[in-house]
Amino acid sequence: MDPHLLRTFVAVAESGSFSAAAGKLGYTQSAVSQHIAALENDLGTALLHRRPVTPTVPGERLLEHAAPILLRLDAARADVLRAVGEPPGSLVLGATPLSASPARALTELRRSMPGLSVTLEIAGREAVAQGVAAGEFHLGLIDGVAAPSDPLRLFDTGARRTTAIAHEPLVVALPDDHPLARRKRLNLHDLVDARWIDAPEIAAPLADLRAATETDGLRASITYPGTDTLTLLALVAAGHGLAVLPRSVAPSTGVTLLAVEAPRLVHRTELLHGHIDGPAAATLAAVLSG
Amino acid sequence: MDPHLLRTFVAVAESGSFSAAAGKLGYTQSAVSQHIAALENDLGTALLHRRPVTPTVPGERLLEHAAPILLRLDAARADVLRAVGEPPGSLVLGATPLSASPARALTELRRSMPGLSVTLEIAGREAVAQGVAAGEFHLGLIDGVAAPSDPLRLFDTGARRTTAIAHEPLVVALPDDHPLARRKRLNLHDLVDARWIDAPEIAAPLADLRAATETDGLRASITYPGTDTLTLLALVAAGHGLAVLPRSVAPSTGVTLLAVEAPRLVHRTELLHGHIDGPAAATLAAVLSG
DNA sequence: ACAGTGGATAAGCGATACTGATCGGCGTGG
DNA sequence: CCACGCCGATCAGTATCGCTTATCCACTGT
Repeated sequence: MDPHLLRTFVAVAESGSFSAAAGKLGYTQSAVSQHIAALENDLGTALLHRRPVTPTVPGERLLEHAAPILLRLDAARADVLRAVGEPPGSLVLGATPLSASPARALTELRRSMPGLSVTLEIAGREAVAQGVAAGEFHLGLIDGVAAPSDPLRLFDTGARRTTAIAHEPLVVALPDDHPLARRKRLNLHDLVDARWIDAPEIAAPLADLRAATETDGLRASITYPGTDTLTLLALVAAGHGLAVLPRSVAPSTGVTLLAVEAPRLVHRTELLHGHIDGPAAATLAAVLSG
Repeated sequence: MDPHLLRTFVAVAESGSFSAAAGKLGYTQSAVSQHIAALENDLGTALLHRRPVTPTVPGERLLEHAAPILLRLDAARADVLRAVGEPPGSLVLGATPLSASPARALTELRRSMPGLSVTLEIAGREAVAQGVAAGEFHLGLIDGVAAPSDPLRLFDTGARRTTAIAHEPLVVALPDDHPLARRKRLNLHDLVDARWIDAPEIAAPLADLRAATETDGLRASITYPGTDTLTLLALVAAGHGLAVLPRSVAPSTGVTLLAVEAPRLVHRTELLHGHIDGPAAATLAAVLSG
């Protein structure tokens, strides 16, 4: 289970082709074939169906493990390298689009450490988590939906600590002409049969909502992979589906925002960090979490 | 960052000697030396001080990552191998000593699947978590202390899911002649200066309590690494220190059990599983979590 | 039937990863 | 103070590994 073999395995599984994976990795097709053969031989079982190239059941299992393992390997390298260098004079902060605005904390930080250059980068949940693990970001802010006082369920990426920073109630965004739009508050169970917009980067991922409502409902009409809240609200107004958002989203024409009464869920944002290296990161972490 | 290199690195760091590690791993001392040199060369930094052999700062970082990575690698292999074989006719359940007794669930299970052979193994928290990850146990039961409706903070070992099974209040075990033993209920903050028995396998680990009380107090007088509750209570009765336990522990002579009023904490046990393979594990999981 | 596509296999060669032997620095006991 | 012993570094040699190139073979679509 050499990491190289794992790497080519996921590349092959992703691209569905030995030759394509070979090209992507800078190998020969022959080498890739031998890699897969070595893995299958080592584990004593077929990992891929050929023609078309598709993971077998054990292959699926391995795939679930392979990506996190490779990620952790990278994270370990990054972490070690960070430990050797000087604590940097700049600070890079990764944040998901709707994580509670760190603007206040940033001004506080610049007051206490004037010479510091701070960069704020907006990215998706997974990108932020990976960026923190890989040392690309010194700190990360991730938002999501969870039961009150539950931590967010994050990706399993390296040794990181999280601390909760902010909670806020949830609202459902419906088009103004939706039959339920005149209500004051809603129960998500009333909406299991509605059509939803799956916007995993900004709205509550449907999978989380399904887990919270303990239903199989909540079918996605379309998925919006972007990170722009206005676009999402426009999609809602146009009747493409509903979305669950934190209450603080700005009201938008054509969209009604109704408080979610049950199940008891909150929008939560958490601070994510591996090792806190420099004093800048330390004070920012302190300001953000406290 | 070949796993082999990581393996020998942790072996060397643990044993504090190249030659000893070589013996343990079945290598030559020369090979171990080359392994470490390769790692240090790859990462561009010294990982170990020599004479005496001790991790450098970057080495410490790498150590934090290495063990989980190696564990996950093993877990991946085990998971794949489990996917290939037949679902087994027997079921192995790992449980921490104080995880809520699965006796009721087990009888339920044997009623519905009479031919099944079930093994219950008691182990420490970490051993159970690793056993589940490695496929040694089909299911795991782990208990611990957490804020109400918080999940337990578990070790980062492979892709596993947890579901809460049982909550129960906490008590402090004090010797009968303790000045506070006549009280009805206690606040842990009243006890930050007391002496505690650190029994991480069965009682609430002191680190968890410190986090919950947000103090640096709670100093350990002695640590009891065993898993026998009676022994622990005997230590308490003999005045060696206090311990926090779930309320359901049997009363013991010389020991007073007082409810913990604040901070709000519960004893919680969780079901831990990777993939549910056989029907036996599926129904046991259903019974335990339902 | 036949080309074309895409994975498997074979041969060869440079790189790798061990072992055994030797060297060298440091601490220890006489 | 010296000599020895311990332990890690280094070197040389060899077996194996892991690539590439070249070729083969099974299946697909026409």
